[in-house]
Amino acid sequence: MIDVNLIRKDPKKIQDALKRKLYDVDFSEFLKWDEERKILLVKTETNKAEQNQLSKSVPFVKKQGGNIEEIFAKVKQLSLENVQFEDKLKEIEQKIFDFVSALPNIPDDDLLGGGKENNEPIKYHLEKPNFDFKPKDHVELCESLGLIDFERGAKIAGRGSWVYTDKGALLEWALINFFISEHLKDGYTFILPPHLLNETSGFVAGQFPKFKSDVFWLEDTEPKRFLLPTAETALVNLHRKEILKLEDLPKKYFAYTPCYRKEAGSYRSEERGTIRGYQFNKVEMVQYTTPETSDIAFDEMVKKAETLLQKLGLHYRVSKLAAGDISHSMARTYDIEIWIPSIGIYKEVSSVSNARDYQARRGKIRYKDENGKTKFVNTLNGSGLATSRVFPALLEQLQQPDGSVKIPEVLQPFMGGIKVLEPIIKK
RNA sequence: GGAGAUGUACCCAAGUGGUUGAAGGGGAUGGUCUUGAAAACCGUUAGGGGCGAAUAACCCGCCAGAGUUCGAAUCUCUGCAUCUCCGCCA
Repeated sequence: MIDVNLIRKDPKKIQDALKRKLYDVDFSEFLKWDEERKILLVKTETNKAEQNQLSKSVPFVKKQGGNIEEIFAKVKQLSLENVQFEDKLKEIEQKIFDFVSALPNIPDDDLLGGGKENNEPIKYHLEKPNFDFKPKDHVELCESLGLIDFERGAKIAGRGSWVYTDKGALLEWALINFFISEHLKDGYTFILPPHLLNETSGFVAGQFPKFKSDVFWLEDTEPKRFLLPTAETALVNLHRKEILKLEDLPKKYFAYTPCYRKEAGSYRSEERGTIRGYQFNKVEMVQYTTPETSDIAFDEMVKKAETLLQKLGLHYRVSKLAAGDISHSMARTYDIEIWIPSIGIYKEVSSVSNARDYQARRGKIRYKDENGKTKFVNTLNGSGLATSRVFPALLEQLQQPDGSVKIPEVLQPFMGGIKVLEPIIKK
């Protein structure tokens, strides 16, 4: 949620900033509502003050033998008057709330405007692997190595689902365990949250109201619940409606959960295999910080996501996203994108974002600063990492001429010492 | 799933319609005293709104929402949460 004071102060500036996010907005109506709200507020408050004063005088007047009936009548009249004001006020405040809560976050000043086409790769790690043989794609490798069963996945769950089998399950789990062990080393707190969340959690994270139809809803629960599309939704709600202590900041969390997502449209050929599905595994990092330190936290989280890929020995790049390509709730996002040789493109494995106080305002997540003033925290999140893209990239990038795949050293302890995955079907 | 009870501030807690403008205690924290500490004593200890340079006064605020009333922490209804018992179940 954007600070309404920023809009009041300089609506044009906010309008221009949101335009860079490809979001057209007209504040003229909002400003009228805002004006009207203020007038009504003053009216109801002075009215109430008078009511309160009169009501409080009743026992005193009674003792003095004064005319209390007169007071009763007067207060009654005031309160009837106030009902109108208050109804109108409520209506306007609801309009304002609906309007403001639908606005996206303000992008950072240094971001280029526009969409995807203005994303800017700012760093590359390692070279694209050069094969002196015909490399296989990950779907082929998953089959020949017996790691993932796509057919049976479709059979038991339908299109867009797959089954990790045997060493594939082991590799998937090893990735997750490796990520977990690294985050623990860095002092992050491990969380296993529920996967079914209530609507407020989605609102605070900023997924709702705009993306309500993009998540899976459960029909049989009352109140309604949805399957989390990312652990961020859970982690960023942990301290909802709390006032945190300054000395407890930054709070650093990570969680492992599957992520459940409705996928609009059909699968393109570049999204074969595990690249896009209804459910994928992800380890997610979230930090709660002061506004002054959130940039530091952001850099730290980008670096952490990178380090994971570096230790796996994989080629990737970091992209600074243009204002129009970062998600609704975020002010700044860097994507870590991994090279997938068979498709010849870089695919996002981590998206590190700073929401600044956008989510904190929605969730009333605050802290007391050194002067005892209550302020909104900043929230940040970043994948660390999503396995469903690391898995195929790892297979493709580390495949050998004989069809085997070398397991990165850091994963071996989590795989019972397996160093190489050998083909089980020789063609 | 069924029945019952409960919900007051960081914690415990008084309060069943009107000086409650929320008592009292604990904890935390600042001060006095002390060489230092303890003890004792004196302060401070929701949040939010609007108006401000800021203060005072003001409005909201006793789980949430609605209602009754001249007036609600207190009465009524609904929701949520917690606890106890019963049933079912990995």
